Amino acid sequence: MNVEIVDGLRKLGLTEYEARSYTALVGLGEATAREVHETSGVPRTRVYDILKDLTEKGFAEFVQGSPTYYRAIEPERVIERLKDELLEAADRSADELKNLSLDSPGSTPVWCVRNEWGIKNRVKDIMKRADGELLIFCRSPDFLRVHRSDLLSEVKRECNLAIIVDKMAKFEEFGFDLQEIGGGFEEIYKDVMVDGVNYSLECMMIADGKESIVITRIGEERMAVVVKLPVVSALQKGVLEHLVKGGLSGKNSHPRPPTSY
Amino acid sequence: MNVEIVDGLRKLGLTEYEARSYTALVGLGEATAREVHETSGVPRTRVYDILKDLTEKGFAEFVQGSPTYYRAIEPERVIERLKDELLEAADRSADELKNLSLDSPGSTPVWCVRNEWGIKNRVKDIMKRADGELLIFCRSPDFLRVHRSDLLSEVKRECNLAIIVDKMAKFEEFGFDLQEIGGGFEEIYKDVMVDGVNYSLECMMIADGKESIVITRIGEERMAVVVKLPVVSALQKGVLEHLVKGGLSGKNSHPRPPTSY
DNA sequence: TTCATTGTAACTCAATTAGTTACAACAAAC
DNA sequence: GTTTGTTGTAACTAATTGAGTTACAATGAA
Repeated sequence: MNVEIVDGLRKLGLTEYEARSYTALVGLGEATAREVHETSGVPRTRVYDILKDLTEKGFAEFVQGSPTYYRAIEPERVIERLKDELLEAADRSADELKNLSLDSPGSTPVWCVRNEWGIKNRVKDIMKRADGELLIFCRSPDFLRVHRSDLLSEVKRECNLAIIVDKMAKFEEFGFDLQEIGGGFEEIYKDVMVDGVNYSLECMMIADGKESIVITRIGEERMAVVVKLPVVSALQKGVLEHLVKGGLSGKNSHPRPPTSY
Repeated sequence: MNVEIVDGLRKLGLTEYEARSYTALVGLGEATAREVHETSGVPRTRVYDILKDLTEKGFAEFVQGSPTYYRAIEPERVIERLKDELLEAADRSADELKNLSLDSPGSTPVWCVRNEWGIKNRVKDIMKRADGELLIFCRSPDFLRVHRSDLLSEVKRECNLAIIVDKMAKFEEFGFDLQEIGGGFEEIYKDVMVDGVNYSLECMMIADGKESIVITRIGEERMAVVVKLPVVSALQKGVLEHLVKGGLSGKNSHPRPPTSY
């Protein structure tokens, strides 16, 4: 029994038995309950219910008899219909939610995002919004790899893009114009272990000195902290620029690490 | 709490608590767990789990604190993503099912369809497939009303269309060229009660004398019987034509009623 | 009459989600 | 310092749904 199909159909709202019976029917052409049971693995005594409800839902047709025969409605049609129904529900919900939502910007200037998709979106966002200058400090080649195309497509032409990395060697493969951070500052951005969990700064982006995103790896998870507070972002920017230029004239007047939140 | 939205989101795969919390978040802008609880009706002690899993699924972001604040990711984005995921699943399943399905015509020439959508499809089908002649005997103005546009769009230009009705009076509103059936034949097509269930012939269509569909109302349900057996359909056609022309020259040599199956 | 097959009905079991209870940590109010 | 209320966690119960089973009547062929 094809797991892919069954999973797909379940996402579209069928139960496992329904999905398996329907798939079996499609493969069999015309079939009795018994045959559906044999090829789908659905318990024979349940196939009857399931086939009945497939016909009631418009997924199959039948001829009464002994045994009764069943046949699947063409999958293209069935799936087209399911798609339409779902899309309609989606659009209606989207509309109503849009009405509901107040587009007031909200007062809290810092937010955490824990989901991969959400992080990707935020990264794109900040790239898109950068007007004059986008500063990137990156320690993860993977990160650059993933967002390489975004960097090329989302960042405005006139926007000045500076990418700073911790070790040039790790980033050889990239065609971007990179700068290496000054030495002796690993203290500030290096990995830390707290309670057996590893905190690792992956990337930090600052747009126009007023909006920034910091992406850290916490254990196995990734998290992004988005800050839209000019003061903080400008500070982060200042620090970063210092570091690149080669230091804060010695001393141990270390600034707060940019990852603090 | 907006039921529409919640239902829509559930169709897209959220649980009720998730849907309600997310909707509340969208409406609130920035909110604490407590506020979400108050506007969504989700038990306060559960809101914490739910909000956590909303952030993990990429539906919300948060700022740690006491209290922690949450905020919804823009609904357009979220729903767009859900839509994409569903469409992908749908397309993949459709593809694989298409591969699976054997396009052998199958040997059974008669099938029953019990679902409204399925019936509509079959009706369209037969209209589309009629080449030279489409005979329709209709007792239900509703039926004609529903399929009026299909009749105009699906039936081929060169196809000869004949619509026969039981009582002309019921069908006055239609612009079609109708014929009334000869009198004295109600016996053949009239409603029947069996075991307290009403069987009522709604419509019968015969395409090119070799394919036919009979739509009956059984109690509250509707059912279509599709026959692709030339003998039967030709017979049905013969009967129908007789009836229209004004009778079988008396006698009680009644043919089998066309609804027999 | 026997036997296997078809079909119905009613079950049990497991998983998920809805809804509840208890309580620790903390902070503000008295 | 004690009280009170809020925040947050954990673990529970209850309801629902869908998966899987059992028993058995009806049919039909051997």
